[in-house]
Amino acid sequence: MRLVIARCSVDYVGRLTAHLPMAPRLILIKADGSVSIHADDRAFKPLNWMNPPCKLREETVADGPDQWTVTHGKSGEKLVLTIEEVMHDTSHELGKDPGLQKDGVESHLQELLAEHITTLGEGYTLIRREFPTAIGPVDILCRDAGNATVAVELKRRGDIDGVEQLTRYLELLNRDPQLAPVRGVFAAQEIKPQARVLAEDRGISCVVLDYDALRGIEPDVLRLF
Amino acid sequence: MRLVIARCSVDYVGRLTAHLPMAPRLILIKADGSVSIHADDRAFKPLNWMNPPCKLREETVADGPDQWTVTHGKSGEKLVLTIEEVMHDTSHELGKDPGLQKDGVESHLQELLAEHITTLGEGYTLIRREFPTAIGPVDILCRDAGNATVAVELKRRGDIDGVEQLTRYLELLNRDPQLAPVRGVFAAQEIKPQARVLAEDRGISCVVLDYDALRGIEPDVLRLF
DNA sequence: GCCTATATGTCGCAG
DNA sequence: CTGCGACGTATAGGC
Repeated sequence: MRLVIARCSVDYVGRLTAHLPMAPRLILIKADGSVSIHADDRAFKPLNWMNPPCKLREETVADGPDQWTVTHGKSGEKLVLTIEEVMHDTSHELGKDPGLQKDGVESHLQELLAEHITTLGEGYTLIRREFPTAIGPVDILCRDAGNATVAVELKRRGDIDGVEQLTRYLELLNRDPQLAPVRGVFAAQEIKPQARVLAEDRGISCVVLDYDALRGIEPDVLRLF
Repeated sequence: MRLVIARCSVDYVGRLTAHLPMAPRLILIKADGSVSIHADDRAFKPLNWMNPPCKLREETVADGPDQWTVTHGKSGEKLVLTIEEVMHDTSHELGKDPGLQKDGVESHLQELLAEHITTLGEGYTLIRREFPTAIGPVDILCRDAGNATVAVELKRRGDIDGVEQLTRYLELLNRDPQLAPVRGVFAAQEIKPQARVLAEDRGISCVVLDYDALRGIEPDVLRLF
């Protein structure tokens, strides 16, 4: 990893055209050849960048500022840095990173809801999780107290996309005479107003899930018995 | 901006739980207090990060590795770095960045098209940009030569999502007797074949926009008059 | 301040 | 290789 602090201007031509005026910035050159340019704010997003695989060519211009050109192999995207003054330039050997270990939430939420399906209403029974269809698996398929089929789409954040997804499933499932009529439930820890409007307009009910409460059920049950 | 190369392990607790085993990495501490941790690959995404506004507290433990804790004000998210060995630690004054100048983004396209609405056909007149509905704003609402309402969905890259979006708007707008019947136009610099098929199947016309030509109209007009 | 759409989103996975 | 969904999405622009 090479860290360069330099006064530079940057021109990107690719999916769009962008320009950074001359200013001091951090230029990050990684072992895989990727380059990113950071300002002194915002943790996540670089001002400019080039994803691997790409190649950096440094050109020393006799009578002017150096020019660094980063070219992306496949897409032809290009990043041109004009380096006016280098304030810092160090390289460091880091080695391969062991990688991030995540503790998922989404799948856990599905487990919990499947386990406590009556959260959706009294008398609900689980058919199965990840019920397979031609256009992808339905998160949860179950039956309500009246034995009608219910398809559940589960999200951490309930957005319009999720309603669309559930709508597609419902359309497909309702063609199956074994299952029809199938009702839809849109369940999420948080449901956006727009998504709620769309869902209800389509006769899909919305359920806001309390993750901590759901998780809390289990210990309670264990404690009681 | 402070650049630290260090052997560290990281624990994030917040929207999920994540752990990074001990390894050498770059720790980037920016002027706004934000922190990001980078491995030696992938330009764009840090392994771990904390967005501003957040606060970094450095603790020296008497008989063990230092511990840095980054806390996010609002959400209570937390990032804990255990620093085993610091290989590099420098700070640099960068100042406020003049910022990125972009060209060719949707908002600009929208401006241009609204300004030259007859690009869609002779006799077209603009009703308004960002026409509000319950499920979100329609990019452009206008009337054609025959005074029929036309809803335009604008994208840089025309994908299936955009067609779905426009379809939702059309369904809603067509319920309004003041506006109905409303026709749909899907306009983009580039339209994916699948999106075109879907759009045309739904009676939505597709228009490929030439950004340079659109942009070129104005100077040309100015030149002519 | 909250809310929503956009993004050079990126990333990973299945078909 | 492409399409699709998830992401600790982040971030900018409105209200």
